[in-house]
Amino acid sequence: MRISELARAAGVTPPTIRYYEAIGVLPAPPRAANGYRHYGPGDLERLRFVTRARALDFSLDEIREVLAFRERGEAPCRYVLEQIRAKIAEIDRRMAALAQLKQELEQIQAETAHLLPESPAVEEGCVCHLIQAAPVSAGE
Amino acid sequence: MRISELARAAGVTPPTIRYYEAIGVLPAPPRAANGYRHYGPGDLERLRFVTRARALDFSLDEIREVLAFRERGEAPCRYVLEQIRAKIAEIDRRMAALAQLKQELEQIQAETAHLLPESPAVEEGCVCHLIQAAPVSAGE
DNA sequence: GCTTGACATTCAAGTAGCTTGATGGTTTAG
DNA sequence: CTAAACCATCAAGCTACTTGAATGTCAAGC
Repeated sequence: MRISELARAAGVTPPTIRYYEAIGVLPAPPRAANGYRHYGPGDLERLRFVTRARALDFSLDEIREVLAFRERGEAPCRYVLEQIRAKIAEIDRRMAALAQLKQELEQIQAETAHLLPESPAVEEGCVCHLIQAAPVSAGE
Repeated sequence: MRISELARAAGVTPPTIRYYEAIGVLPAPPRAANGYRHYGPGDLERLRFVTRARALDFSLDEIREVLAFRERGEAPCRYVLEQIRAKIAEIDRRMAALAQLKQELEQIQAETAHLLPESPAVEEGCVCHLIQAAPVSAGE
């Protein structure tokens, strides 16, 4: 099949596939006489593996490493499990950071909700007190 | 004060300050005879405003816009409140996505936890079943 | 007077994961 | 025969910076 067919089957765009090839996540496929890339079912499987791993928030570097295990005939499972463990920990950290951020934003909303509705006097000289009042804590 | 002093006071690095100046988030300060940038207390205030807004997850584009309000003598509060509303909605979306992702990762962990400990037979031909088994659903 | 170290300057490129655009060749349907 | 839809390559753009190279400036110690 040609690149757009493969792309449709995997739910990505042709440039994404060429990009994956350029950075070594996908192998360079054989070309037809006109230079068009020609893919087989194995390529679709491999690409689907990549999109699944991306959906699980693996980086392309990590995916390339997992695929390298496969090339060498080794099993990456132990490595992948370790990555998953680390990823869950990071998700917890990110969710906590987002929760704190949300709380800060909601606090600003609450503090100013009764001040703002149609009271232009409040806006004079505001530069802007909404953010002025915010803490500097959160920094990813 | 000089750039590294300003940087320390605001908790950023000198290159970050030059970057902010280059993209128009901070104004170009006057220079000493030797070409060094020279900053006053107002610059520190403005920079602190920027770091606070960044901590609230405003993009530099949004911050530039808010500061433009200030330059024009208008109050950005209403605009900022609208942004905050949108930002909270997006945080909810991102947290939901992260929660789903976490659930999928934990499911993989649970499904394989009893298989993996010291059983090399499982690893033969695994290419890798952990990710093979994962759904393709989540895509930010 | 000279060196050393800590500062300052500029410009360019790298980071992640693509997307978008320019430019041009190929194939296919009508 | 032409127009649409595909393919190719290369380059640049996106966010928010960081890092590196090459060079200039200044205060202190010998």
